[in-house]
Amino acid sequence: MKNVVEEKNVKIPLYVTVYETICQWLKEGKYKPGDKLPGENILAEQFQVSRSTLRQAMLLLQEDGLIGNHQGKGNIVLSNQDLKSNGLEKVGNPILDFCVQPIDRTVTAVGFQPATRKHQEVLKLGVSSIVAVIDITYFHQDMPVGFAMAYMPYEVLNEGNVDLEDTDSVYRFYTRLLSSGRLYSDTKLRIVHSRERLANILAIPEGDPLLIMEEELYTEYDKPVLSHKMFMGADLYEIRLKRKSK
Amino acid sequence: MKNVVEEKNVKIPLYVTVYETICQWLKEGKYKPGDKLPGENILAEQFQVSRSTLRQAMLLLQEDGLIGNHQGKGNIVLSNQDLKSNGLEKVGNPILDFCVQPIDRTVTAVGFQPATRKHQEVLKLGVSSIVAVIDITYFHQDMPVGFAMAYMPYEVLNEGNVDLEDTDSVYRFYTRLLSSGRLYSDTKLRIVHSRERLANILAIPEGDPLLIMEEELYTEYDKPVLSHKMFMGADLYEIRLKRKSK
DNA sequence: TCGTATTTGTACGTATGTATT
DNA sequence: AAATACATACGTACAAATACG
Repeated sequence: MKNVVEEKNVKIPLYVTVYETICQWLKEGKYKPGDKLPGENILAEQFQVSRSTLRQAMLLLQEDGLIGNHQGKGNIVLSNQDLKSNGLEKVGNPILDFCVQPIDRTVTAVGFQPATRKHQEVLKLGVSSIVAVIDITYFHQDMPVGFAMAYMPYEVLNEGNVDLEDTDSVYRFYTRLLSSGRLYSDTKLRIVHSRERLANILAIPEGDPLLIMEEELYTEYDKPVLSHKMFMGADLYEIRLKRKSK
Repeated sequence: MKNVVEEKNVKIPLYVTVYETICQWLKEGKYKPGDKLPGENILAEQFQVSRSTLRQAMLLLQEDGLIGNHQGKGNIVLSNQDLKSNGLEKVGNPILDFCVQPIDRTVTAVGFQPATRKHQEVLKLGVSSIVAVIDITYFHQDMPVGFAMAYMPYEVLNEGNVDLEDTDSVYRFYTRLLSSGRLYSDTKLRIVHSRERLANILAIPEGDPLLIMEEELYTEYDKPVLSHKMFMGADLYEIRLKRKSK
């Protein structure tokens, strides 16, 4: 039985360590935006790896938008300003990531219930499955600024060795899953007018615009591990992301 | 002098044709979600390519979310429902991509003006540069549902062999740039209450929520090519995207 | 303008490791 | 325990784009 969040066995591929080393170089400013990295043959020799292996590292750097590859020209360092910020294109918690006010407190409630038909469908569960329901309210200075409802199959929590009696333990599992899991999402964003219940929770006037993010998270694309819905008072959020072509 | 949008020369790498063939298989339903593809060695032989080349094709399929790779298990076909939709994580036009009402008409206005200080900064222009200003209103059945203001350096249009006198030509260049360019973005999303001017343009009551997307687009060289700002009546949009961890 | 050197892109082949069945 | 299948890593060769004298 394995913890979903558990770190992989310590075996790290060569090309990853090369990638991480070069990332470090860029962070340190050894090469600045616009600079050309040494040629692949040279780097390969420096790292004592084959050019193919080095190119796998280059691919990772390129996917991160850290370098651009140009045939005949070289590998050029791009903007390195984005090492800090996680955009919406990465799995994360938009309430924590994009609220203009810092979150300094959360209140969590955990319950268990039989999976509704929708849960069964979305999380691909059997009819007699149990799901954990996690409600989280996010505060800035005692002002609620966001609210989340998360649904996780009992099985996932169980495999994660979570103490189901301990609310805090469940909350930590959820946040770690969001930050360190290897997950993919299907995400939907909508803006609606707040109605009674959420207006109350978020302490805003009824009718004020509410940003809703609804998403399902999957491991390696296929197995659903989590479904959650987030509610954000629209004026308190500024969302950033990086988009790519293709 | 080259057109930025211009198609590449017809030379297509082997691994791309392999990728496209397998894509076709999936579209045709030759392999359905959940199925296992034949082993890489077998496929490599079928296609008469080396396994390395075949794996490059597999990588593309994986990046598209069409298959999942599982060591020891095989390459599994994933949901193929998403072949149509471009999520927000890809560069595109959110008004066209996410408005719940289909766009059936646009009205474009093009002008030229000296770069303001902000343009100079954002688009990295010299002091005496000229920028093209493109205003586009998007309609569904004579109802305005979105509005865009785009700024492009004169230089970019010029390199694209665009007839600056021809509004339609400029508009086409802009849309093609968004759909087929190889670009990266810095994007910001905000929700505000509409004020007089935009409420008028979009024919909505003042104070109604307005979704604003502001972004700069860069080529792989980190060269800014376009800055634009889009205004969307919030209730008419449902935004989808796929997020990834890391 | 032309040719040459440099640099990345594509393609092949082989061997071994590691996870799953 | 063995077979299967993908992951990693090495190496070679040539093609294509670019830079430079």
